[in-house]
Amino acid sequence: MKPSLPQGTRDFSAEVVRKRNYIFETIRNVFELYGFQPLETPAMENLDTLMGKYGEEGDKLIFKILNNGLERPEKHAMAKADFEKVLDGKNTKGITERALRYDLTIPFARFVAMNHGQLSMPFKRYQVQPVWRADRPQKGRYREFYQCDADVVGSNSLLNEVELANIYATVFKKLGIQVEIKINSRKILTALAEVCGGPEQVINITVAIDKLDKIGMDKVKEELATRGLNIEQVSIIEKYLSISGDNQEKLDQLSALLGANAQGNQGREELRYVLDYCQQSSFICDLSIDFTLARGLNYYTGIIFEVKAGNVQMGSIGGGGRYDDLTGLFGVPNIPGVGISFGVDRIYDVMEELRLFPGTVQSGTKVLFFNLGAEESKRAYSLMQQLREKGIATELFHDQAKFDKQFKYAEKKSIPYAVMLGGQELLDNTCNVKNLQTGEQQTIAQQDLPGFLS
RNA sequence: GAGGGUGUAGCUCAGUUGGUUAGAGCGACAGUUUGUGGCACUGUAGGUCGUGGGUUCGAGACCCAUCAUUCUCCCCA
Repeated sequence: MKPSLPQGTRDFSAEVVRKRNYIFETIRNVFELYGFQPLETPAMENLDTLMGKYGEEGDKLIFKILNNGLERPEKHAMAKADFEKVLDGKNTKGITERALRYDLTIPFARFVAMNHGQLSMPFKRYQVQPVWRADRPQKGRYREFYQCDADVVGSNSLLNEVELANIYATVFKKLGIQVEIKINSRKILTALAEVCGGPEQVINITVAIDKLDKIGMDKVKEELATRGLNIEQVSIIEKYLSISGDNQEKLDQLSALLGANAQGNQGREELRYVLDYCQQSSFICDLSIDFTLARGLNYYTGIIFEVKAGNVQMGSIGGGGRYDDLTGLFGVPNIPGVGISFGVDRIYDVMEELRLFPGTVQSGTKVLFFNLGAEESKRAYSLMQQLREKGIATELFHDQAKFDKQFKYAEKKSIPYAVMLGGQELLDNTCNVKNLQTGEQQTIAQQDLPGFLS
């Protein structure tokens, strides 16, 4: 058979793994620096934990796992009946009761709902694990990819939003990626809906305005009209979408447009609070208000974030926001939270495209001992172990072979030093150390080798 | 869910209006007389042209189907 990979999945070579780890470590370190603690959850969840949490589209993209044991004869009648339901587009526990994780937020909410008694609030966790989506793969879109999430639950304080915004700024600064961190509030979108036909319009409105930069103002207006908004309401939304200027100007214009709407005032005050805080914080955390930002997930209720990379064509590389009642879905009400997510695979693609990985990321074997005979390699082996004890990655060539071959092996693995210890050196208790980049070679005492290379 | 592109050696790709035995570069392996690499030179291996049908005297090329892959839309990280 011809081996192949499931669609949308990838193998990662040593070079790629090292680059990915560089991103993971950068993000993890910043999370830790801000007091977040790690959590891991299973790759699979019960299907009903996930269903209905990501909207209608999201449900379709959940990878479902077929139950085991359906072939057992005593289950045939039931299994056939259940399969009929599946053919009608319904899910049934008889066929599938588990599914692969779709994101990290809902499993976290499940975890909090199960353990809230033991957790000291506010509880800050981060999580770095793969998620799976039965989506059609394309550029920057995979079926298996990693998310790095940081969430705080059990606190309404906007200080959390400030912290998370600063985490975004810090991580992308460390990685050297120029980004635009966009911020908005769901409350402002709610207020807009209240002014334009009532709260039940909020989904219709957000779906439409989210498309603004893709389909343009005219098409958005068209779509709003077909979704039941009258001319006056459409014109308010047009004014809303036309708001421009710096953050302060945008807030002022919004104020004029929405007037005394309570939700609107609250959303505006929250934005102002976060922006003020970030402005006076000691490092650069450049947030820009984007009133067209909506975010697809419908559990967000307050401030929302999205991160776009500059100078490159790529979907968002991070997103998040506040949700007032995520655990309510699991029977534990009144635990508010806010969180952000990093899309590592897209960050990788961006960094690769812009050549942002530092050369130091690749560090494999540092020293190769040449194999020049039985006695020689025995001595080399004991020297090698001394180097390894000092934390220096070292290899001994597997066979006695021509110099040519051993040099080429070192070169292919980009090993910077070769140590040659032959018959003469065996007698002298010396060895020849060659720097393979410069070609310089020197003879030193064997006992000095660990010190020389560290 | 809707619509395009592409499938030829391990990799990147040539292959003329359909015409004999399908090519190149890179890579791999071996060697250029057995203790100093990168360069160069020589040689070797490796392809049922994604798969199955069809048209034709003749198909890698044309037609149909199928599978894989990739991109766009929807949605998303």
